[in-house]
Amino acid sequence: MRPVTSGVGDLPVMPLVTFGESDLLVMSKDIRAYNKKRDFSQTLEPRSRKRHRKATEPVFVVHRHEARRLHYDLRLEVDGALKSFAVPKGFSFDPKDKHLAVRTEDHPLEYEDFDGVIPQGQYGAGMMTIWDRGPYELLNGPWDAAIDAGKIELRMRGSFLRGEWHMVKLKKEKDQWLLFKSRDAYAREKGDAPVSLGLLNARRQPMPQRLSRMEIGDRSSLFVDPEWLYEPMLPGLRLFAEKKGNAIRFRGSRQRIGSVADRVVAALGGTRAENAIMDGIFVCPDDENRPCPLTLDRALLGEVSKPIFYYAFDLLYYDEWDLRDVSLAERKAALSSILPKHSLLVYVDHERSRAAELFETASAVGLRGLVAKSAASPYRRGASDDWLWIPATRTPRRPRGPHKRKQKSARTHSIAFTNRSKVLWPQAGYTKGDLIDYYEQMADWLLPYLKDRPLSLNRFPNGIDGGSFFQKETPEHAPDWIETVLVESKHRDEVETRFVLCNDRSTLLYLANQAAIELHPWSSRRGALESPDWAILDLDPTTGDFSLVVRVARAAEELLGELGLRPYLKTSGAKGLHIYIPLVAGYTYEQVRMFCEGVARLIAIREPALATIERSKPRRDGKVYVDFLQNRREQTVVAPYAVRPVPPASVSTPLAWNELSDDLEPADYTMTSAPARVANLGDLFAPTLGDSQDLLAAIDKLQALVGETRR
DNA sequence: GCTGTCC
DNA sequence: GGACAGCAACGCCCT
DNA sequence: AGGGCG
Ligand SMILES: [Mn+2]
Ligand SMILES: [Mn+2]
Repeated sequence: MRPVTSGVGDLPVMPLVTFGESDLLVMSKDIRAYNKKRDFSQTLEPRSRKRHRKATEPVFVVHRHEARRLHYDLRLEVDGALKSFAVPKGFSFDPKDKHLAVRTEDHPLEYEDFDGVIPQGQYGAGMMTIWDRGPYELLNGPWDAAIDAGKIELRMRGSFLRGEWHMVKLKKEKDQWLLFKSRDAYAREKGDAPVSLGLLNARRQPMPQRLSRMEIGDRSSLFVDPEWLYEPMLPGLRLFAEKKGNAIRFRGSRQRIGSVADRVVAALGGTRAENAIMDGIFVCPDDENRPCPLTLDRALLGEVSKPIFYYAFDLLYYDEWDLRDVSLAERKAALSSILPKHSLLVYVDHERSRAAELFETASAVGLRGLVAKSAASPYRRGASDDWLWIPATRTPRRPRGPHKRKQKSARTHSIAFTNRSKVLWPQAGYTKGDLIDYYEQMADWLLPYLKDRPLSLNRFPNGIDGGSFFQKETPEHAPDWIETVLVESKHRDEVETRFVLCNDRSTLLYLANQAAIELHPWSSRRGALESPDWAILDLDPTTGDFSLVVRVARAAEELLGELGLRPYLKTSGAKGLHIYIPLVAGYTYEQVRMFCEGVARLIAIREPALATIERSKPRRDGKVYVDFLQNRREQTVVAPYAVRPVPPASVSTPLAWNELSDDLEPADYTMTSAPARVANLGDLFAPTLGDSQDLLAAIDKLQALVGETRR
């Protein structure tokens, strides 16, 4: 669930430049605009003040600023102030890329060290992190002359941005400039750049102590999707290659790599990075020049003298950047940029649209097939459906048995996950990535309960403590492959709502990326929207004493049993319990509601100290509210296995009736524990989709029981 | 989380 | 560029 | 008609 961290967390970015004593008085008058825009009782940003400063090499800083739109703020120290430009598209090392840079107000020099959050409501609200910094040189100074000339030429010595960068003023637009890399040794061709967009999701973190491999999650028949990368599947020994300064080592295998790989080690020393961790595979050719694992084994033991190649296909760490949240396509671009040109080192290139040809070739040369990898996917530990094995075709040697292996149909929709590391549950520390991973793991269990049901979402883009909003209407900008259903308003003409139908895992993951924590399906399905297929009793406690709810649930179980019904139980995940009775087709919401009202009344009569159907909170008197009004069109109850926006990230969890105990604690069932529970116990809620029940006899019995009670 | 509108 | 608003709304109960 | 509730 939680991504593996080093335990160090986000280190503050270390300044690369420090200053000594000051003896120069500096103050920019443009800085007044800066002070005016800010309320320094609200923001931790530095207040501008007069400042003494030694004449020394000026510095630049680039802030990564997660305001409404992510952008980068390039700030250049000039005459004691930071001249600032907002660069929405960031920096590209390709001289052909010209990115807009908008001049913004000067910032005080102290801002150079600012790394933190600008509070909501303040100017520039959002996270501001130092993305790069270092000394720079203005090659066509002084500043004012350069501004007048409309051209700024910089030589930068950041930890990241290096070499010459030029800016040219747009004639038409005020304050708008173009920023681009000039042609020098630091420039890179497009796709060959380790910087640029490639590091938007990179985390500046110490080298990971522990690393787990990402593995193939499933097999698939060949599909061609330009959002996927196709690589040949090579036989050999999978290893991480790590360069740390001048030290090279291999990680991730128990097998000891001795001096037989010395030539590969030497070659890796030429990697164009201070630090790097690559994922790849040792490969050794046999006498027919085909990759052969047996030959490799013998070569590693020194029994045969064959060259050992390292085929690198992924880059997890670069200099001081953890790249595992960066998309695969970007990681591979960076890898190809830093992998030295050497005969023993091979960059495992990929195909996108021409996968079929690569597949033919791989089959023909006897490889096991292709690995299809989602281009947008991050690097995750363990098996993942972002990596699929596409087995090579073989000429049939024996007749096929009757058993046809069921292959998972290939996922055809790719989703670019954003902000995986954004914390949505601050108390538990779970992130949006954790939510995505959870719904990915639980999709097979959860999707049946969402299928064909109009879905209301409760979205928490700023975490469970930030504001949330409900969403019924599918936004215009949602992907067009998402299924929807048009629902007419019951009473108002010409009012229609296009609800999402979460009918496949792509949609579920898209919704997770939208921070749709709560999933509220209708009780009825497309084609029969007026007819619920389950009845719900919603038990809501008034106080925090969960044992009361448990006791009311027992009373409900007993009564429903007397009525000849088979009810099913789950926690709401928040404070209460939900009881479902699956129904045969054809009942209306009104019929179901009336039945549930009768049941709720009788429970309240039998347990007058515990249960009530009183809707007014103050009159509930601390009792459990048995809510039968949930059985209504367009009214929803949170889906089983859905996560709740509560501090422990509880999950609405199906329970066996014999699990009802006085010390039941719904917060024990969380996003972290639910996958193991369902793997062990299976889906306890499955009967709600099959054990359809008739209410006729139950209604008669209920009336009889009410009559008895009256007497 | 994302869009559109206004500044 | 940046701030902000919007993103549901209905049925049903009781008074 | 208006407010509370989910
Ligand atoms: Mn900014
Ligand atoms: Mn409830």
